[in-house]
Amino acid sequence: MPVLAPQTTDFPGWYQDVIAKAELAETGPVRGTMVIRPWGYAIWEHIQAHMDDRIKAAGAQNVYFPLLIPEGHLRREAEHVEGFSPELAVVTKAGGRDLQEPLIIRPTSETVFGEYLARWIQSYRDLPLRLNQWANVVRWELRPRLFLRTSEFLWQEGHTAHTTEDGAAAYTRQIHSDVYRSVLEDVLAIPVLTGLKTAAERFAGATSTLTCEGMMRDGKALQLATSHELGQNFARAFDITYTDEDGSVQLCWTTSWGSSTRMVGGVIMTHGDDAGLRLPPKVAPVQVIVVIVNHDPDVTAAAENLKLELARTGLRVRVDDRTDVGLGRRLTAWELKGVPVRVEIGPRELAQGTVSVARRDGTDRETVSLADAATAARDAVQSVHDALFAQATEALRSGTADVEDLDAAIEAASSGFARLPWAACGPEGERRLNGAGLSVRCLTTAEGSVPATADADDLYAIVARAY
RNA sequence: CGGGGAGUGGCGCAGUCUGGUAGCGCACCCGGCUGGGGGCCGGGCGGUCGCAGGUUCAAAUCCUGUCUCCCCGACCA
Repeated sequence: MPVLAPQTTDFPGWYQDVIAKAELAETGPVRGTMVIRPWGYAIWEHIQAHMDDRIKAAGAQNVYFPLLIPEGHLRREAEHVEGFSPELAVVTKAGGRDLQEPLIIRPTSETVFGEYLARWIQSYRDLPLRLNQWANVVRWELRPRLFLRTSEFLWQEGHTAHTTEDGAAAYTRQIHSDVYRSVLEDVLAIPVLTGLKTAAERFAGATSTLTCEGMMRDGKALQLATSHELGQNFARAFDITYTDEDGSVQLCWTTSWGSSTRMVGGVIMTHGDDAGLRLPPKVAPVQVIVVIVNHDPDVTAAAENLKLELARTGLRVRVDDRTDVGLGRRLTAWELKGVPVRVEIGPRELAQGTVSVARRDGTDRETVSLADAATAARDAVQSVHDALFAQATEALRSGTADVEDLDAAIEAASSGFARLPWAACGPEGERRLNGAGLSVRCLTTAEGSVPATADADDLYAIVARAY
């Protein structure tokens, strides 16, 4: 009995259903905005914690900058304004009167950071300066979708300044692999393709953009995080300079990088199945749910003991003893919410000294002795991550077709990813792909690694439909 | 902005063609039975049918106007 619509025929509907039924989020009062509910936010908090640890390990410090940006700031970098102006929300009135200069609600903060990087950086000794902020931004989207593209969203944006182009490039790559790729694969169990954006897909104002692209279960691509080399564009526009060892005044090289609550959407669409969400254990708000079949002193005691034993090893455990709610309903609800491991304790089994352990990545439910329950549950939590990653990796592998020309790419990308020699595509081919509802998600080397530059020889284009 | 569709209890819908004073499922509340996969029986709360005007003895239903929302496309983390 599938709880949700079949995802193969109606993926968007299935996606919205999971979000609603698992009580993750709902639409906000303003079109395109989102209310994140406790379960969805708890998932996000775990993602955020893993991300924040890695950001700090990479040497960046957290700060907070203002929500409102004077319009003039944004205008200082020409390409940047042009890229963002259609989607800006602008405050023109405050304190009961019209403002002299309109205020932009930040769509991203390169421009304010630029202003302050310029003030804070005097000497080469101040570099590299590596800052990060957790904040909400607003981009007036024409076509919103919960978690994937909302007009207001929550994210992390890093902004750094370096003495050399190489230093900036190396740091961009460090963030890309040690923060983004690491969180996506090791925490969220989402395998990603990594590479460079084409000139057409690049961030407005960047000289180079690195991306992590995931494949969703319907074969469409989702951009999950980007890191930008900004060259000296913003340094020039905001006068971010320093005095070098030899006394000369130099322009900085800056970077920016971001990832958002979109990752929650990526988790849903990568791992979800017809029974609902399947959460990677590292971000599951509840990692083990211990369900009491019905009330009985022995059952309750066994459940509480198991909870304590598991909690002692650092697992997030909860006991569901709401026996006024039918068992079937409770089991279904935890499945919908994606809890990785479920232990069922009931009087019949318990009389024989056993309990049941079910893993959310498969349908099997195994019977184990009460004495082994804690070990079995703990092992199950660990193996759910690997199983989800393995399943998603296989989907990505089998969903990617190697092709030699544009027509074959267009054909293959109707149901998955196409890997095409960039020489057979180029900017003109890219326009044709766009006309067919496709895009070049990234450019990679033959081995699949991130190329040194987007105009290197022997590159491959990953072509797909995208969210 | 172009193309479709919808506004009726908290949610999802029927009723509109053919006018007669609002109904179903879910949820919620009460009582009981049940209890190893969304269980059963009984009782109950809750809606001036998006808004404004018109026709009529009578409007959710017909007419005019208006507002809003959703879906597909174009913009995008």
